[in-house]
Amino acid sequence: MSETIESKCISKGVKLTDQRRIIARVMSEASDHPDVDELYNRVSKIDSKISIATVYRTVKLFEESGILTKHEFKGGKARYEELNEGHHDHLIDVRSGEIIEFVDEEIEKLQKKVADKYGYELVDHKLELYGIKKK
Amino acid sequence: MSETIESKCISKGVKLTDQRRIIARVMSEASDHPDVDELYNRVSKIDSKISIATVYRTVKLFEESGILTKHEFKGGKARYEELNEGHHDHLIDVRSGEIIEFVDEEIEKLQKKVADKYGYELVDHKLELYGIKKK
DNA sequence: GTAGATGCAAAGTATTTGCGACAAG
DNA sequence: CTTGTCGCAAATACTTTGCATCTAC
Repeated sequence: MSETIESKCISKGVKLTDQRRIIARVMSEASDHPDVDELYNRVSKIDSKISIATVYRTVKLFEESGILTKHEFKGGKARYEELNEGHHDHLIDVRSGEIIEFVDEEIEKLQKKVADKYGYELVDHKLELYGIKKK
Repeated sequence: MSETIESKCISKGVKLTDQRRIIARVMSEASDHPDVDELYNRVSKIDSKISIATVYRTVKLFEESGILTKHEFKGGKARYEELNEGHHDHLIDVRSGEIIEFVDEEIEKLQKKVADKYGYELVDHKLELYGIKKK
């Protein structure tokens, strides 16, 4: 088990409030990639007085602090996921919406090579595959 | 020179109106990746009576007809680009916003391989690299 | 004690839509 | 002709923000 979101907040100097603790916990427990609405729903079940504005503010803060990462998959709302050491990309089932996480070192290496070829240093990247399940 | 947007409309059964012809022309001439606002500005210079609703409706129609393709780069508005045979991905300069198009067959192949590994047939994909220029 | 966080409602963006008038095939 | 398109303004969806109050440190 790696660092908890709470300990990350402390090490990054992010003030911990009850609301943030709850949001952190819900995100830690999420195995999917909830959007703000869905996160707000889950959080509301624990503390119904948390406002959606706080959820928006918190995911943004957590993102800037490198605690969460934001995805903007095709045509949908922004979705969030806890950021851990191991980077991965996403394969999205266009029929069911299911999201599979994968890692491919080879692709990562090639991306760096491409950036390098144009004289750039890679600071970020986004790779999303959209597919349909084969029978 | 490949097929014009106009001829694509005809072959795809998309009704051609003055407005659509103008939008098609502006997109054909664009070497960048304009968002709807910018496209609306350019189009307005040719016919100031075209409404932004028509621009929205048209880019959506063209996208569904496979004439334009939509990009949702990090944190920005949707941007559009003419869709031609040769697929390419994008390298975005995070400082200047400049967009470089590139093709990497190797990466394309690996993407198919990844999808295949999980039992999926690739129908679409998105690869964006974000970098800063090296000195 | 004080800077920063929260809840609320109002304000922003980006995009879509209902409707009557109009134009393409 | 008839179906689909256009312009307009209103509506929607998502996200941000001003402000007064409250809370973590």
